[in-house]
Parts: sequence; C-alpha cells; structure tokens
Amino acid sequence: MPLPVHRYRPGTHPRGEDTRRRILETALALFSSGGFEGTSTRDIAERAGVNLPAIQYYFGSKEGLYRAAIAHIGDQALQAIEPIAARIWRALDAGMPTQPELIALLCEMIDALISLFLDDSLPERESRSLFVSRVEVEHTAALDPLNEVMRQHLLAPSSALVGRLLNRPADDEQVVLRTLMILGQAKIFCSRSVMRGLGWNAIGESRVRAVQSLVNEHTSAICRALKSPAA
Amino acid sequence: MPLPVHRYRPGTHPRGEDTRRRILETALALFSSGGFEGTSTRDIAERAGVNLPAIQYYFGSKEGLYRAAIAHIGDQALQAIEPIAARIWRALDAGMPTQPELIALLCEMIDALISLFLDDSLPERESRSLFVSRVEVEHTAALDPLNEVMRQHLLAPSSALVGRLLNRPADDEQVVLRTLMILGQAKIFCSRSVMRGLGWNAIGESRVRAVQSLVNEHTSAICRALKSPAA
DNA sequence: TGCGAAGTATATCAACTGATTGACAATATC
DNA sequence: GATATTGTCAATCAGTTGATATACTTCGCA
Repeated sequence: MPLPVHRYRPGTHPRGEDTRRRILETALALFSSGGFEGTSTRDIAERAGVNLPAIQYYFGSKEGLYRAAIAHIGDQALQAIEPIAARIWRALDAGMPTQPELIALLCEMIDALISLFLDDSLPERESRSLFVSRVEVEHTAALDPLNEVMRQHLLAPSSALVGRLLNRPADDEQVVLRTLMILGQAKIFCSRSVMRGLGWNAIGESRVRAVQSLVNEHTSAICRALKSPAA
Repeated sequence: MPLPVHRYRPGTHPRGEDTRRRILETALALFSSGGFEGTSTRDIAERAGVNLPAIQYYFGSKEGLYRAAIAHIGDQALQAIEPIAARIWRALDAGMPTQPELIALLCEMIDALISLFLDDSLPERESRSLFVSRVEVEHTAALDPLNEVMRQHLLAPSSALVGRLLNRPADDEQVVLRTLMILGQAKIFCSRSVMRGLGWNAIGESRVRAVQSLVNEHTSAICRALKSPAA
C-alpha cells in the first residue's frame, strides 16, 4: 500500500513562501550583527512580523534557521567567486600561463572578493561581511560550510596561482602563507571596525573600484618581486 | 569626623588576590572563545574554582569582568607596540628618513604585530588574537578601548610612515587604505580558522619568524613600488 | 583573645531563553 | 460545498541566565 501523496508541500503556498522568506531575511540581518547566541528567536519573530512558532514550523529549530541563513550567504559567495576559480583551474590545466597572466587572474579573484565584501549594490552585503568575520570567532559547526566554500574556491585556486609564480607546489607552506597574506589585504575590508574607522557608511562604486585598484597594485608588486627557487 | 580608614582593600589579601587573578584568567580564556553573550558567569565561576557571587564581589558585574579582561589584553597589546610607535614618531619628527629607513620602521611594527598574534611564548596569546577578531564582530562599547589602542598606536604611526613614502598627508584616504591593506597581511594571522586551516596548533618561534620574514618581504615590495605624486 | 573587616558559600530571585501545545483560519483539491 | 492540509496564533513549559540576600569562615591587628 503506497504512502499517501501530499499534494501540498511546505513553501508551496504563496503566503507561506513569503513568510518563510521574511523570516530568513530578518534572521540573516540579526544573526550577522548579533551572532547565534546574541540573537533570540523572539526578536527575529517580532521583527519579521510573525509569531514565535513560525520559526520552528519553517526551519525546525533556531539552529536550522541559522544554518539556512549561512547556506544563503554561502551560495552568494560561491556565485561570486566560483566562475573565477573555474577560469583559474582551466588556465592552469591548459598550459603554462605567463607571469602577467597569472597575476591578472589573481587580481581578478581579489576584485571579486572585494566586490563581495564592499559592493552595496549586491544583496545583503553587510551581512555577508559580518558572517565571514564570524567564521573566525564563532566556532559552531554551522559555519563550516561557509569556511569550506572560501577554502575550496578562494584559497585553493589562489595558492595554485602563487605556487605557479614561485615554481612550487600549491600546498607548499610558503605558498599558502604568501597567498593568505595577499588575500588578507582584501579581507581587512570585511571588518566592521575598519569600515567605521574610515567613516564609510555607504560605500559606492567609486570606493569599491579604488580599493580594487590599490590592492591590485600591491598584489602585482608582491608577485613581481617573487623569485622562483629555480631562478 | 573622618571616615574610617580601611586598612584592607579588596585585593590586598593574598588569598583574595589569588582568587581575583584566577577569575580574570579563566574569564579571559572563556570570553575570548565564547564571547560575552556565549559565556555564563556560572561557567567562569566553576572553572575558576570559586562561587558565583565572587564575580560580583571582585568585578561588580559580568560586564565589569569583561571590561577587566579586555583592559588586560589592551595593556599587553600596548606594551608590545607602543615602543615602536614612539620610535616611529621620533624618527618622523626628527628629520627626513630615507625610503629604506621608513620601510624598516614599518616592518618593525609589523613584526611586533605578528609576535603579538602568533608568539606562543607570550602570555594569553590565543585570547589576544580572538579578542582582536572579536572587535569586528561584537559591538559592545566594552571593546572600544582595545580598538582605540590599535587605532592610535598601530594604524596612526603606520599610516604616517606610508604617508611619508607617498609624499602625502597621513590622513589621506589612499594612504590609510594602503596602510590597512599592508597591515591586513599580518592581521589575517589572528584568525582562528586560518590557523586551523594551516594545521598550526602549536606555533613555535621558527614559524613566527617565517611569517615575519614573508610579510616583510611583501611589505618592502609594496613600498618600493609606491610612487610619490611629485615623482 | 576578641573585634571587625575580607572573603566564601548556599539558596533563591526575577527575567529571559528556545521550544511545544492545541486551538483557529486560510486554502487547494475533490 | 466537504475535507484534509497548510499556515497562524495565544498561552505556556522547563531550563538557564545574571544578580542578590544572607549566613558563614578566615584573617590582621590591638
């Protein structure tokens, strides 16, 4: 005897879908600024204009909602950097890119990273920066997926480029360290205190481009100074 | 009639002093890994081997304890970077340092910063890194003093150096941005997830020096590529 | 030795947390 | 229109939080 087929699934109803989305967006904003422990489900429910049990109804638990919010952020990050990661792998697999080509690819990746952190025209910009900062501080397993996205699609291809510049394997410690340092130049801009110190409330396209061009300049200077051990 | 002079003040008793220190050290470790909201006074009291009211007795409140822990971290940071900041101001006030001299001073500051974040032989190394990371994420006023130490004794003198290299004022936006990027290379190493990704549990003197020399190399490469607008 | 302050321990408070219950309203299929 | 399912609501649960009241012990000093 077959199980009864439910014709309606959660999220199917237009009203329910809207509620779900409203909860997720509110949770994203609150979790990003207050963290998991610092945000209460009551606060989320109130600001989202729903009742408390709606959270359990749609996301199972507070942690389920947290995971959903992080997955959302992770998807956005992936969307921004994965295409460039793929191009890097292709270029490295294909043949022997020249030094300027390698540097250009690295700069492209860094540009994407800075857009991700700074471009206010992209949705949930601030939440994304804060969640990335939170990965270092909050040690819930719930944040692991976001960390893994960054490791696999940002650090790995970037250090592959730096490794090629140095004529060393991508997992060589010096290569990874140098890559982290280069990326650190961009990462500093997902710090809330830094942005406040700059007085940058709204950021705007011109500032994004200014930061990108400066980091590119620095990165190029670093990479051109790199000497491969064979040389 | 004068107020009675208390011959004993809190903290005077050897036993009490020891209790106070034990609470502070435990709180430092727990706050740094769990944050303010994520750490309960009960947990602190239990792990420190004291009762719950001892916290109120010695520090007034949970927030008082938090502030004391941060002040402790701030003192350590100040101790590490203030002497170098003073040397930078002296060098800039005195005359016209050459480009290599300016770069050497900047590298010294960065070396100190990296020691502060990585040198396990210094007390409470990990707590310090985590608290510095927390400045970006937790927005309590309690963390402001730590932020201010970094701004005044790290960012300000460093951007004064970079400003001199670029022939621009220290508060010029491009100068500040470049300085932040350069410091970002070091700051990335107070990230717990980065250290875990490297598999660096214990760090050791050789690793500290390795990171220092690589960041110095990058910083020199960046600074030498800087062109002053007059040139 | 006895007094008073320094420091510790137990028990308890009010507030808040995440979660659940069970009743009610809206909706799509038959 | 009947009915099962989806979505919403107020009321409430048990557990934890920071803080306190209060009684107790320890210690320096006269």
